[in-house]
Amino acid sequence: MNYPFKKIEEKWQRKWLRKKIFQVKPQPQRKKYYLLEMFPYPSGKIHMGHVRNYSIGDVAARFKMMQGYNVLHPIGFDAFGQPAENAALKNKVHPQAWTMNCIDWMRRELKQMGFAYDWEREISTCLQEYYRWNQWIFLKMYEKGLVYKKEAVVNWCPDCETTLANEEVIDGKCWRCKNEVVQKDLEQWFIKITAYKQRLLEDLDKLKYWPERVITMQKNWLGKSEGVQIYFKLKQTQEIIPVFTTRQDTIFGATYLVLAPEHPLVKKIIKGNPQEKEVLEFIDKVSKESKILRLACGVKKEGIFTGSYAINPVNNEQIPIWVADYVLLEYGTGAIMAVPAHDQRDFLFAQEHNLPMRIVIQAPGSRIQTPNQMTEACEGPGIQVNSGQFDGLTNEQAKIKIAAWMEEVGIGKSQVYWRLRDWLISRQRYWGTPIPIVYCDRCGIVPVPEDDLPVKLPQKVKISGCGGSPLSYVDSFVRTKCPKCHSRARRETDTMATFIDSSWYFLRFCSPRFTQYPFDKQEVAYWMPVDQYIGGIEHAIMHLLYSRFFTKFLRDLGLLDFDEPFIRLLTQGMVLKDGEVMSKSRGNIVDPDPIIKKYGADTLRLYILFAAPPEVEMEWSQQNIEGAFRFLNRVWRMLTLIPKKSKSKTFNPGLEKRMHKTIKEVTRDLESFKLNTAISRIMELVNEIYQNLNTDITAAVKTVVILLAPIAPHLAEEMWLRLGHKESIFKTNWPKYEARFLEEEVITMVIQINGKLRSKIEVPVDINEDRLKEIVLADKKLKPWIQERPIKNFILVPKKLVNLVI
RNA sequence: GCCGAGGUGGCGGAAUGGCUUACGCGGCGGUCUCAAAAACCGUUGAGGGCAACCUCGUGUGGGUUCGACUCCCACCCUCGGCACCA
Repeated sequence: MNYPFKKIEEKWQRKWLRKKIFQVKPQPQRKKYYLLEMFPYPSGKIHMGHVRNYSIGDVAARFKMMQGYNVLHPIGFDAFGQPAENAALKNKVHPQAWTMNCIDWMRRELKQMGFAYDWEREISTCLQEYYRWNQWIFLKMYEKGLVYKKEAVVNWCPDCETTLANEEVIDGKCWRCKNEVVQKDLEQWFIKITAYKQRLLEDLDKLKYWPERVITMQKNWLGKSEGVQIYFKLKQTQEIIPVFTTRQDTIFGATYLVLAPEHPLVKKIIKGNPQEKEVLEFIDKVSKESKILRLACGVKKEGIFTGSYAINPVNNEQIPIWVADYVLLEYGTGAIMAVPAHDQRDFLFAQEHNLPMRIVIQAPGSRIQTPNQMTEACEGPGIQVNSGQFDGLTNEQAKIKIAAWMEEVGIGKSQVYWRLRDWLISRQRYWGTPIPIVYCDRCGIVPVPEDDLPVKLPQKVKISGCGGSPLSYVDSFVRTKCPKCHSRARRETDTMATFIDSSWYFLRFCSPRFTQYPFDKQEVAYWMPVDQYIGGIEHAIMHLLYSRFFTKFLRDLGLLDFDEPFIRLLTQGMVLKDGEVMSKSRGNIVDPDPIIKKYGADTLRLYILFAAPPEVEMEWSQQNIEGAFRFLNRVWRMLTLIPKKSKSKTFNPGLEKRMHKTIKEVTRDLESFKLNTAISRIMELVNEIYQNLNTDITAAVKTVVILLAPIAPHLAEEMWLRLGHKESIFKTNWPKYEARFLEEEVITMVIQINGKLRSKIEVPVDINEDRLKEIVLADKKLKPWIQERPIKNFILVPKKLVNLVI
């Protein structure tokens, strides 16, 4: 007989909700704990990734509650976004109706899993009570000069018919639909996230409890690179060509200059040269090449001589200027100095085109004297040669000295380049937050006044799926009055990228119904920052970077008094099926719903937490879920194994010891999110109970139930009731182990000879070394190993082992 | 190329420098039963031996150590991020 999980789960889900046991308010005298999982996009049904993410979070939330913390554990829906529009097109429903319907579904499924959320705090970003604050924050940024509109070459997804942020382009493809992204000249809204780049980088050091790889990914994304901008001069006109390098120590080896094909100077310097026509053809050819192809590794670098020369400012040498496709306009100054002897790309290019090389750094121990002995560029450290007054220095010393000297004589200056670009936030979509801007013929760009917020998203709109912002066809929306001069004006018809919505939702959860500001400062002061954040690694760059930026901005506004929103971050691994990520397109989805029906939510939770450590990817296994179910039944059955008159059974000190040991280990494991081993330790205690059914097991069973409560809450709550408790198990204090129970009187010591296990002995824990030695030497099992050989060394690891060296 | 994570039984995975493989899955055997399922109990790294027991075994090769999955060096492979980044 299986335990009646269905009845139990429904009953407790109802009761918890009715008794509001997970609803919280700030209580200044109590320690708070804000536990947050990344809120879901409401796509319809929950998937195993959600189940895993929220199960991990739920264990932590319930565990912290039982430890006495005032735990904020909210949930909501990241409800704006393109899938709603696609669904609208396909199913002829309004995006709003589709989204709200999905939310209803998901809410029901989340409740079925028994997650301990404060449902009173539920938010949806597509509701105007939420998105008006997106607009409010946008206007604040506008006020501070952090929002601007400009015409720029932007990423455009022809399939989604909208612009994309740099962060949304992955390998030249749209992050959502995986189609190739093209470049387009468009006037678009940007947020100046680059104004915060230094702080975004520096404060990474404060994130001591974030996974190393997330920190690294953010560092890479920010891409700070320190070097020198060197002023080369055009020979004919003395015009300055700035060049950025991080290897100023190789400047004396610069034997030619390369401009990006799009560089504005190119057309100027070829004018009238015999090479003019050829160069123009080359530029034309490159411009037609796909960017992805051009940037691909291993493709042969192509280039052409311009016919003009530049002057190297350190030695007044005349060097040829080339144009080549391996130099990018977007990075640095769009021009490089080429040092073929010390840069591999330059080396290959120089070989191909017979350009001169000069060695200026001698690698230690290398006998290479002339460039034609080289098979590859020497990019490592060494001693400066052929470098004027810098000869003899190590190249690291030379880097510093050359930079200083250049600044002094005015031929260059120290410079820092970043990879991070401003954040393009306008989207040509309907289902998003309208950008609160008005265009007036007289006043130009006018921000909507705060009092006029929200700029509501109109209901009646035609989603055609072809071209431009759907809002631009909604006359009643577009036509408006200028807030300044009250003459006729037009509204901005682009909407905001949905990453804006999720950049501050963790603040909204603190006071979800507040109407004066995005959040109540006092409530935020109590709950924030988030103590533990849990979500997928796919958000390592975009969402987490934007959230960090928003937090810093709101701090500068004086609304917050901290500058990092998430203290601890756990990135959970993906759920795989047959070694592949579960996904709709692969058709290998396992739907949680039938699993819940067949085994119950507690079994699914237990299984998914036990299968692998939270941060590692896990493989779905039907067999193992049966195992989890079996275990819960085994736990349940213990109720019937506790005899009516347990006092008649003998007290079992061994079991009591084991119980305390388990409390200690499970507590430690839950604290560090080693959920799989926490479960295994509870299993061990259960096994121990089954081995001791002829003794009094009551206390041990009670312990199992409490320790299991965060993991299988329904089962634990029901057993707790049946064990005679009136209060919810989640109002119980987490048990404390007593150290005196963990002290052993007799221990097993391992005896090794030359590091190999040869025997084991049982000895009193407080045995002295001389006595121990006697016992060891008398051990019969050791005789054949020792024979008559003298013992050179007697190594004792107290309470563990003895190693004899012979 | 740079950065990060990892490589342990048939499988998922445990192991503050000290008994490799906890816990679970799967396999094998038993108890109960007319029988089966369920449950409960036992067993399960490989090779050798009648047996006590022995040898080998944590990606590869070295090193440090009385002793290395763990620390150091070199390399191989897998996964993830960044990248003609100047």
